Amino acid sequence: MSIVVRTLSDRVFEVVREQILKGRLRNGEPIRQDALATELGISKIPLREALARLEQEGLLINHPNRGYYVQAMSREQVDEIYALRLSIEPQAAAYASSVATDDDRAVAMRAFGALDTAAHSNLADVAVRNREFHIALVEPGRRPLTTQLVERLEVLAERYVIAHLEPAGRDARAHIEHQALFNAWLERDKRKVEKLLKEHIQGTLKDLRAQLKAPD
Amino acid sequence: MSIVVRTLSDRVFEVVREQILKGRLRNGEPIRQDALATELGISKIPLREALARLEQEGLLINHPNRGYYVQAMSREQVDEIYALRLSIEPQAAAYASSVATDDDRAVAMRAFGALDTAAHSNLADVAVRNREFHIALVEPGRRPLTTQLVERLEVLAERYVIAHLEPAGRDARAHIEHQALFNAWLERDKRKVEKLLKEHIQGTLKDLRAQLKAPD
DNA sequence: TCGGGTATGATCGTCTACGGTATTCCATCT
DNA sequence: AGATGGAATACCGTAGACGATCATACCCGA
Repeated sequence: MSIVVRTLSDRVFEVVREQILKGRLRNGEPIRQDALATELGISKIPLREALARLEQEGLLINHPNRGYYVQAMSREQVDEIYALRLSIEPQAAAYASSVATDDDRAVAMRAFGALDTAAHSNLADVAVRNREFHIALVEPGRRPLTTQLVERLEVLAERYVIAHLEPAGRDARAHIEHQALFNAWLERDKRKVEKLLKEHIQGTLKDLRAQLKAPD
Repeated sequence: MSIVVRTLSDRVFEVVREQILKGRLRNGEPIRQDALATELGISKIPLREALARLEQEGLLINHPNRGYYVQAMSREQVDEIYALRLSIEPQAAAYASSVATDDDRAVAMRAFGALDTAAHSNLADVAVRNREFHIALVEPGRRPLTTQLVERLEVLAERYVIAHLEPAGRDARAHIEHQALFNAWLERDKRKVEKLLKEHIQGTLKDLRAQLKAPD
C-alpha cells in the first residue's frame, strides 16, 4: 500500500512548479516546450499535461498558439490571494486543531521542527517548509478540497514572499508568530488559533505591501 | 480582438466536464481514454490534457497506471463544498455589486433572464444557467482567482444538485430567493447581498442534506 | 524616411504509430 | 482452496511529422 507510484507528469508538475516559485522561470516569460522537455529528458505529452495543470493552478497562463507564460505578479493579485487565505485558512486550521489525531500532531510537530531548523538556510527552502507547516495545520481536518485550496493559495503567495521578502527581520517575527500559533494549535484552542493565524497572515500581507510600494 | 481562439483541449475540457455533471459519465466509473477520444473524434493528447485539468478541478481522480475515474460523490464533500462557498461567495458577490459597471450589470441581467426563462426546461440546463447567474454576480469584482474559485465550487456543487434535487418545490423557492438577491445586488446593498446569498446557499445545502439522508 | 504588405522562421497544437509496462483476470497446477 | 503463470487490456510515454499561427525582418513603394 505504498503511494510512491506516480506518473511522470505528476512529478514534472512539481518540478516545474518549484522552478516557477524559485524564479528559475521568470515572470512574464514564455515556456519553450521543446526546450524544457529535452532539458527534463522527457517527451512533450507529460510536460504538456503538467503545464495544463499549472495553468489550472494559476501559475501559468496559456495564450492559444503562442504557448504558456508564467503568470505575471501584481499587487492586486497579492491582495486577492491574501483575502482568500484570510477567508479560508484560519477557520480551517482552527477546526483541524480540534480533530487532529496523535499522528497528525506528530506530523505537524515535525513540520514545525523542519521549518525551525531550516530558518537560516536560503529563503526558497524556508518558503517550502513554511508551506508545509501551514498545510500540516489544516490537513488533519480531512477536508481534501480545503486542504488543496490552502496549498494552492500558499503556493501562489510563496512567489511573492520569495520575490519580495528577502530582507531579514521578517524571519524573527514570523518565527515568534509561528511558535505562538502552533502552541495554540496543540492546545486545540480554536478561537486562539483562528485569531493568531489571521494576524499572522495579515502581518505577512502588510510586509508584502510595504515592499511592493517602495521599489520598482 | 475576439477571444474565440480556443484550443481543442480547452473545448474538450468543457465538454467532458458537462458530461460528468450531467451524469453521462457516471460516478465511480473509469474513463476509457481511447474510447472517449475516438468518440469525440480527437486524439489522446488534447483529451489527456483536459483530463489532467479536470483532476485538478476535483471532478476526476487519477490512479497511476489504472486511469482516470469520476470522483465519487459523498455527503462529506457536500458539506465541504458548501462550507467553502459560504466562506467565499457572499463576500465576493457583495463586493462585486458595489463595483459593477453598467456593462457588468447588463450581463448579470441577461444571466438572470436566461435563468428565468430556462426555469422550466430540464434540470441540467437550469443548473448551467444557475451557475452562470451566480458567476455573473461575482465576476464584476475583477478578482480572477476568486471568480475562478467560485466557478469551481459551483461546478462541484452542481453535480449534487443535478443528482439529488430533481424534486420540484425547490424551483419556486430558489426563484424567489434569486429575485430578492438580484434586486439587492442591483441596488448595491452589500450587506443585504451578503445576507441573502448566505441564506440561499444554506437553503440549498439544507435541501441537499435532506435528500442525502433519505434515499439509498 | 516611413508605413504597409509580405516572406520567413520559430513554435505551438494535434495526429499517428509504436513499444514498454502495470494491472486484471482467468486458467491451470499443486 | 490458494498460488502461480500467462494472456489481454489499457495506460503511459516516446518519436516524428505536419499544418496553423504568430512574430519578426525584410522589401517595396510612396
